[in-house]
Amino acid sequence: MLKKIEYTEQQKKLALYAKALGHPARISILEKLTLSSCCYSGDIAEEIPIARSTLSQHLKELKISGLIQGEIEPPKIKYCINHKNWNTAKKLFAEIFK
Amino acid sequence: MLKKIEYTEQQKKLALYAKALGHPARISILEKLTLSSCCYSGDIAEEIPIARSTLSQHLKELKISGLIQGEIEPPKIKYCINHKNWNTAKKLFAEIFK
DNA sequence: TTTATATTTCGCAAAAATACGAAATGAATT
DNA sequence: AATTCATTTCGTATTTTTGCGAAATATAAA
Repeated sequence: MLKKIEYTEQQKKLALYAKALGHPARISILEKLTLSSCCYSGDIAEEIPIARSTLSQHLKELKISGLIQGEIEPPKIKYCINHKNWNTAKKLFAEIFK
Repeated sequence: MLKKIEYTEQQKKLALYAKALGHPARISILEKLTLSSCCYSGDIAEEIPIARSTLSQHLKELKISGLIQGEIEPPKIKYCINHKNWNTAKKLFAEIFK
């Protein structure tokens, strides 16, 4: 059997970022964060038609993907774009659409 | 209960395209199609570490998303980028990463 | 110390995605 | 008419995603 070529790290990384963008709630969150630099979970909850616990899950996924980061600011949590990874993602998308 | 704002069509569309890009096999397929304009399923199969039936499913998903299109050229099927939708996707990604 | 606030985790259910091999399809060749 | 070829569809299994409400957590305020 012929050995198939594995996916490259770049392909895997781009797929990961794309997956993170693959839900309208998460697009909505990211748009809000890019426009207002930082937000609290509650501010986002008011604009998105899902339960707070579900929103929390989406935020967690975005955090795991690396696209956002959260800072505790009791009793709230401030979420921001992780600019380092955001730029990496930006470059990867720009490349495939070049 | 406060009526929550629904997702916009743009958000839904971007999420859809992102979801289509959300798997390394599909990234791999799209890269190949953008570089060589058109390909047969068999050509792609040789480069990707998945079964042909699984590849077929990924091609179907990409077709449903609108990013690619297939033309029958017996006994093969020629797949190409759907440039109209590809450009729409490009713009939507460029916008969110702006 | 009790209460209020903001958010997350838990437990669960339903739906969707991923993957495979076997069988089916449809056209061209022998 | 039977065979070959490229590809898809089917049947099935496993895993992941999405969603909710209830309960838990952690801090600040009364």
